[in-house]
Amino acid sequence: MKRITIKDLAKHLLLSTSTISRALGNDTNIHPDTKKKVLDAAKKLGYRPNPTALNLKYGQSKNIGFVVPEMITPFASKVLRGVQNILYPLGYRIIITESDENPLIERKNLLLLEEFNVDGIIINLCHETQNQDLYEQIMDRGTPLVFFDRIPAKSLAASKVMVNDNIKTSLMIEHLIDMGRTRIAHIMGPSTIRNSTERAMGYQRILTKHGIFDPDLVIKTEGTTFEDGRNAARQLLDKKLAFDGIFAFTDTLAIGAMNYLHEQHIKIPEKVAIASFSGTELATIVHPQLTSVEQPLLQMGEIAAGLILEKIKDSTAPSKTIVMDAEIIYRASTGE
Amino acid sequence: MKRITIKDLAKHLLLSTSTISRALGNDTNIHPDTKKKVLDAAKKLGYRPNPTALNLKYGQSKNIGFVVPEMITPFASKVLRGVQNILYPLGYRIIITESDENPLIERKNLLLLEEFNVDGIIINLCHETQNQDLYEQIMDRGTPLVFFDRIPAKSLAASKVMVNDNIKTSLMIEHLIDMGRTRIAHIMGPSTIRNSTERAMGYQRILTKHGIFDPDLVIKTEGTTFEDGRNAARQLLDKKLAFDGIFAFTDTLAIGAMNYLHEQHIKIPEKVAIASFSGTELATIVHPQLTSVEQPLLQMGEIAAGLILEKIKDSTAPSKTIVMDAEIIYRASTGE
DNA sequence: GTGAAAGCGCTAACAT
DNA sequence: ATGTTAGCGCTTTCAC
Repeated sequence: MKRITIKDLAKHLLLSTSTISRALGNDTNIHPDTKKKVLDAAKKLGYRPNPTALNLKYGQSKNIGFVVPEMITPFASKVLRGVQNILYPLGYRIIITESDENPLIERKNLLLLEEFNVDGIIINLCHETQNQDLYEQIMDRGTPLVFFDRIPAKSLAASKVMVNDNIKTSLMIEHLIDMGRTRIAHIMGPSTIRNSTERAMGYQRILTKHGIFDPDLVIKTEGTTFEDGRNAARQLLDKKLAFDGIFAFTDTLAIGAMNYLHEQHIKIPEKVAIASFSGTELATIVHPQLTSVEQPLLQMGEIAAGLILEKIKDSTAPSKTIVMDAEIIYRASTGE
Repeated sequence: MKRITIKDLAKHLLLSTSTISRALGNDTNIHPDTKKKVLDAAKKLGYRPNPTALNLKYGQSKNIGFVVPEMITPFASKVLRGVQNILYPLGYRIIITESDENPLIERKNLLLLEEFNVDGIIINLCHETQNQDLYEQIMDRGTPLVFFDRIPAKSLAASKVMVNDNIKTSLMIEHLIDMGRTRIAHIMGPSTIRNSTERAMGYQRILTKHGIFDPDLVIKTEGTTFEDGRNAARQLLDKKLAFDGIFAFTDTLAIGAMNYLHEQHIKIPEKVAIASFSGTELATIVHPQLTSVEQPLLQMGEIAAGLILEKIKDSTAPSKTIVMDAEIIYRASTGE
């Protein structure tokens, strides 16, 4: 089952390998008849080019690393699709690693990807500050990085794609207030994630503006799992404070909280309205469906891919920060 | 930012490339001092081996293809993790493609992977019969295939990993009967998926055994989305037949159905108990949590990876079919 | 219009 | 213990 190479074709047609190469490519210095003959033989013998040879020749691996905190929720999967849409047709492979929200694993993954000789890395980081040094090192060593969604605190010479967390949150909180909610709690994510603090700021700003901000209604979680959301809801109830709305950092946290409220027979949205940040089907597979800020994840992936390509093509290309728009989708969890 | 090669080290240390190569590897024909010198220089200059060169040399791409119907639910992600656990440490890359439950896209993906020159393909197919010819062709051309979960109807010379759908379903149905349910409906998946018919057979067998099988309670879906599950529940209710239990082909269908029942204010599990097949967190993020057959997805991935390695190492290795055990986890959706 | 040969980074005979 | 060289598949000068 030996692979047919350009050499085999050359031998078969009594031509040189360079002629074969020219025939297979778009070289003009080739007789049409020869070209046809080569193409026919190639098809007949089942020739397929060996990408590895080219990679070696051109010093590129055609591998792109994709580093995310997790792939259990569809968040990263959707971004990945966008990335694939752009990169697969160009012959790139994508190597995926999950950090499990653990900066140490993220570190290991990043190093692994360097080992794999990737041409670039697209990353959604898991902890704001922990691996800054490594990000810089990797870029110094010549591998471009592109951040999406969660971007690093320190402004690095890397391109970034995200949404405006602060503003989108503000709009969402305004919506909750419009729906008549006055005691809106916040399930805030870990402050080691920039988005978490951004969203918390948007939340606080609007409530303060309306004179109804109550710091006691903010519960900070340790992580971003369903369990964390559930725990946050429990803590909230344990405080015995009245509240009629919850804005959660992510849909995962929102759903965890929602389930705890269900168990306590607290009606959603009648007693408590819930809203969050999302962009995945998670918001629509629960009951009631979740009102949320829908991030354009697919496009985010496509843009991230574009940005990494720019850097690969020209390592001196200027870094860009792209802020995408996100739509607020009103669903049953915040009432009619 | 030129990469340091073995040649650079050779020049730097006034040694030959072969000595460098030996020092870097486990060759015994090398003086300890030389070895140390080389290793030190390698570290200092930041040498990193170029995997592409080896791939070319050994005629392997070190790429494994991973083909799944979708990555929106965590099903494939969990299997993928298992695959990665085994394959990443060995220096393999994994290229993921999603077929969107569309055999035509699956076809395109498979061809793309061949283009990428993968050493093997791990696949969860999306339609039983549609691409049989291509599976065979690919194997004929020398690329081993390993199937997991959904395996092809026609027995191909490929290894396979799965659970015993029929038997596990039987046990689940027995459980529903134990819980006092006598009118158990089945949301059956498309009959183009082997598992779907297997599970349906298990379902029918037990109900028939107990003399309570009613074909009117079987709703066949077109696909396997949440929406399909919702539609199935609607159809079931529209029939105006009494039923007190539902066994769904997958957790996705079960959740879709569950949400529709919620909307109709039908209490779960009081009025209707629900159970399904799963292995993902999906079963635990809904309320009430879903009783389900939990497939050992991570291990399934690890085994699939092992099987593909066997075939890569020795293309004449015998094909294996591994049937894994699965546990039934009792949760709130079928009552206490 | 076609052929010969070098070279991408590395390893493995084959010398010495 | 170390050096020399061929070769993996392909493109690309450089000849002719």
